Formats: sequence, C-alpha cells, structure tokens
Amino acid sequence: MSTSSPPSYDPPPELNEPQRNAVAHAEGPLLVFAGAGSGKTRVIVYRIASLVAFHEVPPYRILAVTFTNKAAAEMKHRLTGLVGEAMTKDLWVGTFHAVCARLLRRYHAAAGLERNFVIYDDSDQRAVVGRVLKELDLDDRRYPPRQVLSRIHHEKQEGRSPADFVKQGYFDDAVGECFAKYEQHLKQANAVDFDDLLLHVLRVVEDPDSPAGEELRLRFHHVLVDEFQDVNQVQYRLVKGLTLHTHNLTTVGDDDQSIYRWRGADVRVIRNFRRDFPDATVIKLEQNYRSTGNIVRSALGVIKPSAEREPKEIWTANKDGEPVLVVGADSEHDEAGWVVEHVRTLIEHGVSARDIAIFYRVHAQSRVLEEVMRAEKLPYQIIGGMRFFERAEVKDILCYLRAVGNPRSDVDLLRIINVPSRKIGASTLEKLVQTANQQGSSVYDSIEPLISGSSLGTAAKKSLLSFRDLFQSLMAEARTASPSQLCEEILHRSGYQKMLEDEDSAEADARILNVNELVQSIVDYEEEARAADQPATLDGYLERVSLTADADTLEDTPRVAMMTVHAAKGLEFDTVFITGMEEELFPFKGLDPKRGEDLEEERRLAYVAVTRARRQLVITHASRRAIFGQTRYGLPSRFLGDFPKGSTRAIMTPAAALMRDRIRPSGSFQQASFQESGSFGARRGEWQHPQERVPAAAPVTAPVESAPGTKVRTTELTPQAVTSVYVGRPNQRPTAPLPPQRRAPQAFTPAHARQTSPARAPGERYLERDVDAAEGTGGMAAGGQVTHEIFGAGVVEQVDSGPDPAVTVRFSGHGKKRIKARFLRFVDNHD
DNA sequence: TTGCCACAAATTTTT
DNA sequence: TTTGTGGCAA
Repeated sequence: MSTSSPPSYDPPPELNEPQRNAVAHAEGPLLVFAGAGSGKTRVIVYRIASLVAFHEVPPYRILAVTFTNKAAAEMKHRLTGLVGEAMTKDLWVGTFHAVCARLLRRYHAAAGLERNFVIYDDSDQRAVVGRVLKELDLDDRRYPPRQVLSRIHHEKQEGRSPADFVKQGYFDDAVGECFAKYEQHLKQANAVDFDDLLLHVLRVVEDPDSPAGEELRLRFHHVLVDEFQDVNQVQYRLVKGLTLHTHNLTTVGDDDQSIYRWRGADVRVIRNFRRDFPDATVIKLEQNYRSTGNIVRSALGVIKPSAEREPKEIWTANKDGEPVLVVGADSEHDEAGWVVEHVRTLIEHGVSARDIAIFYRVHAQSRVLEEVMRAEKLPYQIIGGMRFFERAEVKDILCYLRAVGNPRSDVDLLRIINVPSRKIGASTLEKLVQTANQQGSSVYDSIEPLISGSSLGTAAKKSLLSFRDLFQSLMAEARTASPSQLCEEILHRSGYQKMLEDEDSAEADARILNVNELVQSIVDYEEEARAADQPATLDGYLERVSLTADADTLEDTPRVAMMTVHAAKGLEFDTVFITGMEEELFPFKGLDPKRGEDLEEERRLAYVAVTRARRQLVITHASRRAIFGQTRYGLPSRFLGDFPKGSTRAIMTPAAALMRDRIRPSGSFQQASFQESGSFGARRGEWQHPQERVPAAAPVTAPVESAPGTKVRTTELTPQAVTSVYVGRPNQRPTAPLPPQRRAPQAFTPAHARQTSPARAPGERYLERDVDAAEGTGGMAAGGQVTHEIFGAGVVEQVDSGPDPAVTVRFSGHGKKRIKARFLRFVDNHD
C-alpha cells in the first residue's frame, strides 16, 4: 500500500487494530456486525476510501448499496469529505432500486424493455390487479386487490415468476392466474413495478449465456451493502451475482435491527452469511457510542431474549444518564397531553425541537398527538403517512406526464382519460378496455378503432376524438418541450387547472398549491440536472419521483419529528418518546395468530426504537386507547418487563393514578360499570409497570406528578368523565428529572372518595352536581386549576362572574377556551 | 353520465 | 375514525 500519500482522514476510532486492517485491506467477503450506534456508516465509508486511496480501485468500479436515499446521500456526503467530489461522483452509491433502475436503463434490451419504461407504484399496481380481476371475472370482495397484490409481491421478492408459482390453497388458484395476467399487463404497458427493477437486472446477471450478464458480473470490483439484515432473496442473489468473479462483497448490518420481514427481508441471509462464504472475514462492533448507559442496557435487555440472534455484547463507555422513564397514562389523550407537555418543557429549557422525536407503532396513533402538538403551537413534522406524490391531484398530473411519455401505460391513461370530465364514462371505458384486450394492444391503441368503428354513439365518439386530439398535441409538445414546460402545458390544455380554479373551495386551493409545488419540483430537478451537467429528461424526473420516499424529506428545520418506529430506523435524537407501549399495539397483534416470528420482529422493532435515543428515553403506555374506531383496553407491553430494573423509573400520569384508585374497591360503582363495558375485570386494578407491580393487598399510592399535595375536590367520576382529566400544573413545570414515584402522597383513597361523595343515580350528570356544590364560580380565580370533561386540565386565566359565570381557561392540549363555569370542575391546591 | 348519499369495510410497517 | 364503494336518482 501507498505510504507516500497519507489519507486526509483518520480511521474510525470504533475499530481496533485488527478490525481496522480487515476493513481497510481485506479482499474477498467481509461481514461486519455493527450494533446500533456503533458507527457502521463510518466503517463503510472508511473502507471505500481505503479502496480508492490505497488500493487504487477506480471509483466507478465500486458499488455501495443502501436501502434509503437518505442513507445513500449521507454516504456520499461523507465520502465527498474524504476522497473529494470528483471521486465520489464516479462511485456507484444508491439504493437497490435506484441502482437497478440506472442499470436497467442501460441494459433494457437484455431485459426485454423499452428504454422509456415507467415504474408503477403501489396504487398503479393495485389498479392493474383490479383490472385483472375484472378480466378474470373474479369477485374483488373475495379476492381483495390488496391481498392478491401482496401475494404477488411475496412471490416476486423470492424471485419467482408465474411459472414457478406454487399454489397453496384455493386463494392461490386465483392468485396464480392473476399473477400471470398481471405480468402480462405490465409488459404490455412497458412498465415495471418495484420488484421488477431488481428482478429484471437479476435475471440478466444470473444468465450465464447473456453477454450483458457477463458485462454486469465484471462491472464492479467491489460491492458493499449497508443494512444487510434487510436484504431479501432477490437482493442477496443480485449482489452475489455481481461479485461472482471477485467475491469482493462487503456486508454491514445488524441482525437485531431486522424489521422488514413483511417486506421480504430475510434475517437468515446475514445470519447464514458465514455458511455461504466460509472464507468471509467477520467483524463485530459492539461498543455503542451513541447512547447513555441506561439506554444501552435497556436496549440489551429488550433484545437479549431474542432467539437465534448472532451473539453480541453491546456495551458503552458513556455515562449512565437519566433512567428510562416509563409513564403509565390513562388514555391516548392523557398520553398525548403528557408527552406534549414534556416536549414543551424541554423546548422551554432551551432544547432544540430538532433533537426531540416522538415515535409510535402505527400511523393511526399520530392523530391525537398531532392535535395536541398543534394546539400547543409546538413545531412538529410528521414523517410518512400521505406522501406528496400520492395526493390525488399530484398523482393525476404525474399520470398525465407518464402517459404522454409512454402512451402504452394503460393505468395512467385510464386514470386521466376522464379527468377533468370529458364525458367519457364507464361504458365507453369498458369498450376501450375490451377492445384493447381483444386485439392485445394498449388502451391508447384501441381509441382509434373505436372512433372509426360502429359500436359507439356519436356523442361518445366525439368525446374520444377530442381526447385523442388533446393527447396527440401533448405528445407532440413532449418532443420539444422541457419537462416543466410540458407539465405547464398539460395543466393548461387538459383543463385540469381550470377545473381546480372553478371549484373555488379551500380544498381546491390547496390542490392548486400542491400542483404548483409539483411544477416547482420539476424545475428543481431540471436545475439539478443542469448543475450536474446531465440532460433533464421526463423519464429521469419520473424515475426520481418513483424512487423517492417521504422519509427522505426530513427537514432540517427545528421541529419535533413524529414518525413510526419503522421510519425511525437509521435516525437518532437526544430525546425520544416511544408511545403506545402496550400489548396488542407494540407488539402489534393482527388478526391471525401466527405469532412466533412476528413477535421476534416486534422485539427487534422495540430494540430499534430504544436505540434511537441518545440521552433521554421516555416510554409511555395507556390503559385505554381508542384506535381504529373503538376503545381497547390493554396491558403494558411485555417488552417493558425486559428492561433492566435499575435503568428505568416508572411513573403514572395523574389521570392514570386517579383511575387506578377508582377501580380498586370491589363492588363499587366504577368497577361494575367497567365490567359492563366488558373488556377487563379485576386485573385492571393492578395496572402499572410490571417491575413495580405490588402484591394485590398492598396499599396503592397515587403519584401525582409535579403537583404534590394536589387534591381533587370532586368525588365520583364516571368512566367517561375521566377520559381526559389531567391534573397537572401546566404552568409550573419542573425541570427534569421528574420526581420519583415513591414519594408522591396519596391524592385520595377510594374510601375517602366514597365518604365525600353523595350517592348518585345512574345516568345522573356528575358535572352539574359538582357545580351545585361549588356555587357558581366559587373558588375559581385566575391561576386556579380546573378540569373539563372534554378538554382535560387547564389553568384559569380570567373569570367573568354573572348569573351564568364564564371562565377563560388555558387547557393543556387544547389551548385557550372560554367556557361556562358550570361545565368545569376545579382543583383545590390547598389542603 | 354524474353526483350524491348511505352503507360497509378495514384499519402495520414501504423501497 | 376514516376511507372507499355501491346503488340510486337527476
């Protein structure tokens, strides 16, 4: 190696001497097990830099694949710093799909595609399946397109074609046929789906007789794969094929972070790598540089029970830091209120919002959190969910662009042929598709015969004719205009813009903005292309759109990031809130109890979530949660029980503590009522962190966090009433750490409650009762605390007395409201 | 053919 | 709770 020109970078401190040598110099297969926070990206980058600098491997002979654009960008960024921009530019760095799309444009002929193939996304694919089902005369209620499609996906991820399809059960009989027809349609449309991008390349690479295949097999001298635990069979075969001659395959990953099994990822690939490559050098990075001792130990506790994992001793030299805070909340509203309250505390103490993240297991959980964040006027950003490019209006325009670029793409044509309305209705469309099927052509090609044929009425013919003229003029335009110009023309000539303008509603206005943003994104693309000295083509833009995920758009503005745990992989934050840590939700339990492997993956998912936090981790769970339209009662997640006791501290929100005490006495009104609601019985009284669980007979303490001595002057609460009672003190937030649980005084006992509470007739509204006792606004004054049935806890800002007194209250989670005093209960802070 | 309404269904994670 | 779909009437 060259000693004369020392590299301008330091080797990763994460590596010891032998590891460093292996990474810098190993020929042949190399496997790096990189635990969370162990600096794996540095390792890959360091290796690439070494190959270029010491081993003089031409950059264009090096391929580094990732799973997300973000990871690819990060890698490029770091490489630029190490080996310079010129070198980095020539490296092949990108996602599997982006790299394959690029290769496929070059080798399209070998794959039997036109150069201008389009990439179908999920909804396009579903549209194809829908059409296939119709053609095969299958009931789409018995065979939901989604399920059929996911079955097809599964097959393709394993690298199987319709010919290899193995039927299992009656459902597959239909799926098999659909699969074949689906592939046929894609081919006919000159389209590929996500799986095809890899599959087409794979078929070429694995074809021993194909000259293009041999070219591909020789193309790269080194292939490096990031997040190797996430590869599926196709991806594995692909990188194996590309390194067939050199065996220079570097893989970096962490089997503990394999969370994409449902997407075809196969953990066994990384676990069996040594078996497939007996000569592989294996390195384990076990030191965590990211998180505090408590977090790292918690992470290890969560992942330890995992079966069959590659043994790794994860440790850190960092300080212990704060214990992991486990918060029991009453409902999802209570949970959100608590979380947001503490986010606000952090921000008020100078923490940047960009260092805070809130995670949840499913998107459905985000709504409540979002509402509270918005009410509190805290800056936040939701990652995932509805993507920009999937919005109806954006998708419409994209379909126009794609159809104009590739008229054979039926899905696109059918989507836009009558948008805006051109009086081309269902019956005409039916005939179009029928004709297309009969003559084995595209829908576009069946327009002409129908116009000249006799099966349509004159009105329908006229409509078709005008569409054809429009479309042809757009295609002509496409030959000369730039993508952005073409887009403008489409908006204009198709009448789409006018349609939106005429609608004149707030939604339409938002759509116009979105469409404008789309145009802007094309302009951006053109400018980038120009800067990179490359032609800006329509296909290029469309490809980029197809391969860009929302997770790549995490903005760098200071906002609290809210996302699913899946979306959080690869990210890190100082403070992390993991919400919804309950059985059924996390681990998530679907309808089919195929458990086993699924549970393993949920555990790994929990591990991923925990290891995102650098300094403080807060985990919340709620005893009650309205999700998917109905209220469910749940127990804290089993994963909480795996946290080492010394590293956590469990507390409850005031509302949760309140509830627990309400439940305890047997035969009481509340318990009876809960049992009627049918979801749980006595167990609920034991609701608390598993490790803090006390014997049933032990006295129950009711920790009222941040408001010691707080007493609620009300008496009995119906279950409904407690929905959002939050007895915090929003304006007097302590700095972290939060008070420990033990010392909290009992706010009140069930016995106490019974004594002071008058008997109540069933159905009687408790609120009015309490107001009677309170005598108007008695006791309410600015600064006082009140609770409202819907808005929860708040602080009085102003009192307007009168016959029906009203109060202005600032609610935690709902902002400022003016409310009649009789709808409020107030909280007495004095004993 | 379109638009509205009612009803039903489903409701994880995504390159 | 939201989203989608189907039928029906104009």
